[in-house]
Amino acid sequence: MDREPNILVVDDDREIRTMLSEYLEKNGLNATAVGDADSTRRALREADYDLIVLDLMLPHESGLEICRDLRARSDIPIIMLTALGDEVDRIVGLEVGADDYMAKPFNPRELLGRIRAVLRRTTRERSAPASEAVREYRFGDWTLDLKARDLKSADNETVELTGAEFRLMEFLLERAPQVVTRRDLMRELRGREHDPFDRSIDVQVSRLRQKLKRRDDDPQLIKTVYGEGYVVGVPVTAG
Amino acid sequence: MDREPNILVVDDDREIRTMLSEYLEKNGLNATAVGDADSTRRALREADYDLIVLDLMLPHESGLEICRDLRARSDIPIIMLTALGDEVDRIVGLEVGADDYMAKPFNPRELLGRIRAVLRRTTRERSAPASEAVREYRFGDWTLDLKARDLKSADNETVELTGAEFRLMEFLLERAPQVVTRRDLMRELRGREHDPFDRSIDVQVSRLRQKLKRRDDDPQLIKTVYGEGYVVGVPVTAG
DNA sequence: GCGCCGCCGTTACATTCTGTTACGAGTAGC
DNA sequence: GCTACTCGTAACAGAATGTAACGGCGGCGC
Repeated sequence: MDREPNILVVDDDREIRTMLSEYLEKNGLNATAVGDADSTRRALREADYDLIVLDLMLPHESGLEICRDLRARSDIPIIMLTALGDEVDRIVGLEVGADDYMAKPFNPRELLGRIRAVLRRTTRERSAPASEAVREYRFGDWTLDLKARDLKSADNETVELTGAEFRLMEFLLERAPQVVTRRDLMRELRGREHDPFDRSIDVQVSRLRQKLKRRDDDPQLIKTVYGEGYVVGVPVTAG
Repeated sequence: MDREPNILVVDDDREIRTMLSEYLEKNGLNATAVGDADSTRRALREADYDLIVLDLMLPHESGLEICRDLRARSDIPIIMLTALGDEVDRIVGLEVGADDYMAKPFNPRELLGRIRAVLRRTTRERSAPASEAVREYRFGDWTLDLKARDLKSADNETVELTGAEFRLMEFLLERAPQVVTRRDLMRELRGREHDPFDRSIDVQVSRLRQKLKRRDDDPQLIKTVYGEGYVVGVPVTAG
């Protein structure tokens, strides 16, 4: 891609789409913003876009519809914006063919990072086809399979994860090697503020650790940082 | 960032902004406080700031406006102060481009932590392209593994460190071969000023020394400089 | 509708971490 | 030696964390 990538932002909240497109423009992307399904179709007819940022919740027609529609006739990359911690939406979003998703509320800088990541990935794939992108994280003896939403060990065993465990694991890997606070985990996974008496995160980590432990003498892959949060203690590679 | 970071505090409540800027100053940051949108713009024209702490509720013009405005032409990190548990504000704040937010009433120490976290994140992104990041420090028979947050000895034994021990060890190695004062340690590790009766640093050093001691006749790797502070007494290599 | 089952938040208790205190030893200046 | 500091570290206590156990809830088969 030699020119600046064209991004189409679809969100019914005016405030958000203005902010977003301005932010993207400022960071070297061409952004166009629209607010409903009809304008989206029109925009797509009138110009070529390299990527679409699509809110799942639109006034008349669901973003899901648009996404399915698009997928049926093009392979333009899509990043889906999903409501606060809405598990179902996320899964459906990915199944319908989104390349990535972000939970609202999101940090624009992070969205920018993901846009760039998706663009890198897709442009590489086009020039060197055939390699179907299997998104995953490798760490220690494990691979987190983002499509199957489970863990595979080096000796090819599979450990099933529940929804909450998967999201926790994914978030920790995404942020590695940074320490993730309970506050951040709470916001991302539960969409509410952390309360010091709320122990649900700790319990979830404990459960995940048990699934990650293959032998008794395994070092903890998820380390505790007293007073701060948790961190993955081994190198992580995204693939 | 070699100098002390400049922070702009925007809040219409005189009490709060005075308290806050004094608190930040006391903790090694340069703080300027203003109370409305106009003064904010003026301040931004007159000096360069590394971060803005911005109250969402301002008398004439909403903090949201300022935030949007700012985002449109710079990527100065912003931490938004939102009213008590106002769910909507909190979400909108992040969507408009704040890097983080705090609910009022807040604990100044926590805000300080957030400020440091955001500064670390943003300055690292700008300066070091992550790949250059230090992965470990080697000194004497030891290697401090920054990902695993533990110590590995030459004969491949691992010594687990607690969070506080790890941060102390890391900071001493980072500064080696310079002597690190208690004042610096206090600011970096505890985010507050040193008080001569506070012995917590000494105790922490003592605990770390015990973990570093493999045989009884080991020389002390962390040396005490009477009346000044501590220093790592062997060559350190970053890798 | 009914009962079973798995997920997950809550609770309770055990364990670990860390700042504080106390006391003794070390150091410098006289 | 005396005094006023500074420093080392054991012991204590409060806070944070680990985790087993319980139970509500929703999905599913009947």
